Amino acid sequence: MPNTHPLKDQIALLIGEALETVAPGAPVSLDIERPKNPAHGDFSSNAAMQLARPLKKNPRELAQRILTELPASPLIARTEIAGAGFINFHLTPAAWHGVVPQIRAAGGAYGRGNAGAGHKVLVEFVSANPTGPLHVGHGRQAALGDAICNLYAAQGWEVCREFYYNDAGVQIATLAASVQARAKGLQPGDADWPEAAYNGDYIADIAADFLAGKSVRSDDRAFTASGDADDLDSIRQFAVAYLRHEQDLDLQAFAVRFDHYYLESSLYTSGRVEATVQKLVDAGKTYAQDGALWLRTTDYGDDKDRVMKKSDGTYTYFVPDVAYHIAKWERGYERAINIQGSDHHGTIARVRAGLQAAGVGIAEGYPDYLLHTMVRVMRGGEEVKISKRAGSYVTLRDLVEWTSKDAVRFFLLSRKPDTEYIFDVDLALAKNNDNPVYYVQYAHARICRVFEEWGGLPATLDGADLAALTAAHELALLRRLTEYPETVAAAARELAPHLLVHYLQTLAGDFHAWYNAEKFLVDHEATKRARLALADAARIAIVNGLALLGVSAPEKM
RNA sequence: CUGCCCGUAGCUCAACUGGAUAGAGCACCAGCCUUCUAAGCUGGGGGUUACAGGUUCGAUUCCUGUCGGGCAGGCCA
Repeated sequence: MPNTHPLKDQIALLIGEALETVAPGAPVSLDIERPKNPAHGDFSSNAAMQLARPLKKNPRELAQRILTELPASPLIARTEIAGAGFINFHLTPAAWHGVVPQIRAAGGAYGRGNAGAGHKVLVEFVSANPTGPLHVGHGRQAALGDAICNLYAAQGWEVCREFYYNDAGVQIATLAASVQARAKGLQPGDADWPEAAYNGDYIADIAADFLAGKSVRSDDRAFTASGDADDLDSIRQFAVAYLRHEQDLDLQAFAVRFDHYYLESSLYTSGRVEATVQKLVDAGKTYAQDGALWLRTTDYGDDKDRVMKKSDGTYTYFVPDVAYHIAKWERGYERAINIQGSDHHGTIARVRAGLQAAGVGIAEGYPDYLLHTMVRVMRGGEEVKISKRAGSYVTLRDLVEWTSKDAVRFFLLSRKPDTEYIFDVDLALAKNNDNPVYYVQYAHARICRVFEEWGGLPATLDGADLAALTAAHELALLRRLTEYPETVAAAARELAPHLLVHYLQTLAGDFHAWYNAEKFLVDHEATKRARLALADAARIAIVNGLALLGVSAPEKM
């Protein structure tokens, strides 16, 4: 099943048939639109306007000819030509009623499609080095990454959630030195405290556990401390495992799981970094200058050429990055999506240039990047800047504990990734309609409550006569429900979960307005059953949509 | 100085990737508040889509320039 509008497609088919007579072979994109103005009907087509130029005919005249050739359909109540040559379609109530059984039959599959069947996508996100707790920016990435994975899976893609990190670089050396200093009884501010060090309280916790000889286990590694404060290698390994475990707890609180962890260091030990450099050299895209090896990234649109191999013999950070993405490609991921903070946008041109220069057949524009801006946290009207845990920033776990997983996810997904977001803790805790998560979840809980009050089995509503659904609120809700599948498809295609968030808010708004206007459990049996069937369809769309966002749908609130 | 992103109601944000009269929510104003779940409900005012050009039947959307904001510009990641 294509993941598209249940009724639009049928209208498009009718127009397509008419066009075979009116303008055979003419190139027309049959995108059917939903007019904003209800007076313009349920759907409209601009096919006549598109054809006006190539056929050199008056668009309104063409529209008339299309209408003459349009096959009869029980869906259509009437048609009209309007404006410059729009063809407007007014559908019968029965056409709209037909979507209710469709949605109820599809159930959890409503909004899913198979456009991505047989394709593999790798989504890399969070990818925090194990040097401290995850901050709210990581939270935005985790929410975005997980939602995008859900959206792709809903389109039939085989999805891999990957976390990439480095356990051997300069930052990790700093971490080990910081823990060692704490293990030797030093504190930030002491004369011997290392200049470049992590000062958060959590460093002291790691040192204490290290000295106690404890064991730690994370999703991807395990280690037992030697307890010897002079054993820097043991400290390093223990600290990495400890912080990876801490991050696992942060992610668990946020209900995010990864399928795979990938180590930057493995790119060196496997020889992939060397092999990548060799490919670039062989391709003639490098040159030596000032004792360093440079890559001609300017051949691929970068501002200036970049150093690959420093004069001290080590590689700059983007070389393993290129090697990593060649590995992604070779692992069969035809699509790779990287979710990163917008402060990393400089790496995009470099990595893509390296991949093209390597000449291994990777598509131009690989990988995709989704960049997001910073998140600030407001509480009690003031910006929160300090967390006890991290020392200098608010952590993801703080935010989840202050509010809830559902609120944090929903809020962080509610805006376009490239706009700065201010998280309002008080709003997230509010139990009223000002709080968007509450508003959407409450719509679901209300439906569940109505069914509980009714006491019947939803399955007995199958085949219900829906002719009683004539109120404006009911038709508006029906219309909204049909938009769900294409909203999901658009959110996936455009890496834009906020489209789904906005949709759910609007859908909940339509439902609440209806609920406030009409009583469902009325004495008239046919009306009651029709309303319950529609409410059940709304429930399905809300549950499915929230699930894609990683937000729960409580039955009681 | 250069590159990327952004600029829409007083505020926070949408706008089906080029469609018809640019939409919601806060806030503001006016009524209502006996209900399957209650922390409210219904309606209303509010706009030169930063600015100036261009492309065409048609532009918030695409192109050019200007102004303003964010982020980058290291043999750091």
